[in-house]
Amino acid sequence: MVYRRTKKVNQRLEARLQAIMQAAREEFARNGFYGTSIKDIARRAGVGIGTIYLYLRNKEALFAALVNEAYEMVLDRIARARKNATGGRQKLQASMEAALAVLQENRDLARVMLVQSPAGHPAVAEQLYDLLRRLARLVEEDVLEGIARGELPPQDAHIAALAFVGTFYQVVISWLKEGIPADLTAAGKELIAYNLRGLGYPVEGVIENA
Amino acid sequence: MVYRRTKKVNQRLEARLQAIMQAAREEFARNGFYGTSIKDIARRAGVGIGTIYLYLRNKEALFAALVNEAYEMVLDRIARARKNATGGRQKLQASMEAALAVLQENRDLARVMLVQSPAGHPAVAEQLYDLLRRLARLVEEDVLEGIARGELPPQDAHIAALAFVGTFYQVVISWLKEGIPADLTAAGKELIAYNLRGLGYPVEGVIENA
DNA sequence: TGAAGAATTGAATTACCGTTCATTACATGA
DNA sequence: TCATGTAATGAACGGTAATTCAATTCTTCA
Repeated sequence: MVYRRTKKVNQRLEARLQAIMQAAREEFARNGFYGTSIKDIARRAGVGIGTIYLYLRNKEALFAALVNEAYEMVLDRIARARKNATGGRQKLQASMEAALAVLQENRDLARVMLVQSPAGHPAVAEQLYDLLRRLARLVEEDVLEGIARGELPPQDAHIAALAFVGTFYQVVISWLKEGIPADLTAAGKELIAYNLRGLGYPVEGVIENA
Repeated sequence: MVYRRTKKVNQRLEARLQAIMQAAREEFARNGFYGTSIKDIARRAGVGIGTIYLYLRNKEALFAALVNEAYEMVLDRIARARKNATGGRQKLQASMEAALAVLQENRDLARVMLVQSPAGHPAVAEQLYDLLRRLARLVEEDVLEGIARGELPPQDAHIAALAFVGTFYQVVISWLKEGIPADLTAAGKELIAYNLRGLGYPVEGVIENA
């Protein structure tokens, strides 16, 4: 044997993989799964078509890797934020801020996951709904905790959790598609107030008895 | 000229068009734009492949016609509901109930528009976002009216409107994908309360000052 | 009834794109 | 340097499915 990978080569391979992933992130974010061809990604990454298949099984695996990246990122960030919070209300607030921050920092990835993944292969599309379901479950737990402590009025915690997640989803979609609000985390303040009021937490700004 | 369409033929043509549209509604609702072939639709409608092209320009036009049907239906139903309501709060409530009712009555069409259209051609996908934008605009007007009358606290009406629409979207998606809630209009009551509280309307169930 | 035109059909055409693989270029170290 | 293996490449392949159109069937009415 007269050839063994040297460190330099390993670095080049790693850099190439990253170039391909980055090119895919940009292309898929802009043009979606079916609107992006392997050729497009190869061109943007500056590699040959066949090269992509040395690094990833196929087009779907490439797309799925990106969606999964976004999925893990959001869940991970939220989980860490919740560690430092106690009580339903604080956990909710920390989760919301963490989610908006991580999306704002990774716009392309957010587009791939939230806007383009439903247009991909069904198996991949499911991951978005799975993320939303998991987020809703977290919210539901917090709501149930709030009700148990008497901080919240009795209510259908499942519906409330869906509503809660829905507000974020819609605002993020608007941010991704129209650029409004321009600053996602700033808009988050309004959004948090809306949801805390919606759940029944006392928040300043409510006008007493009409 | 020895042939002129008779009434009977016109009826057959109309019935065929409807059969094709209905078949497309069912296939697209279940399998999405890319997961449905013209052959599938033709088979379900009981016509030849070529026949479909006598009635509709192409696959995209067929899909777009369905999305447009849903779009018009929802807007029309909401517009009529709002006619009989006065004041921001009542208009909001009437709109919400109308939207949920019309979706519940047309589940396949709702699936095509809300679940499958994002997966279709970009031009068609835009229509869903356009609908959501228009609904948000209606909500925003009502919120501004509420603020002007002093019934609502000052707030970012645009964010509130997005949040409002988002709660409905999420619950409807859950209903379409998982069948939960089983009864959409029943769940609407919770949802309406959530949003009215979120906006700042006084609603029973808020716990005073923690 | 049969000539004229309309409606229907599905096999053939066409276009597209993901994937493969024979070939070339590169890297290693004896 | 060169023998040996690795990495990279893109033309060619293959499968899929939308769309077309020549041939057929149906409808009308003189």
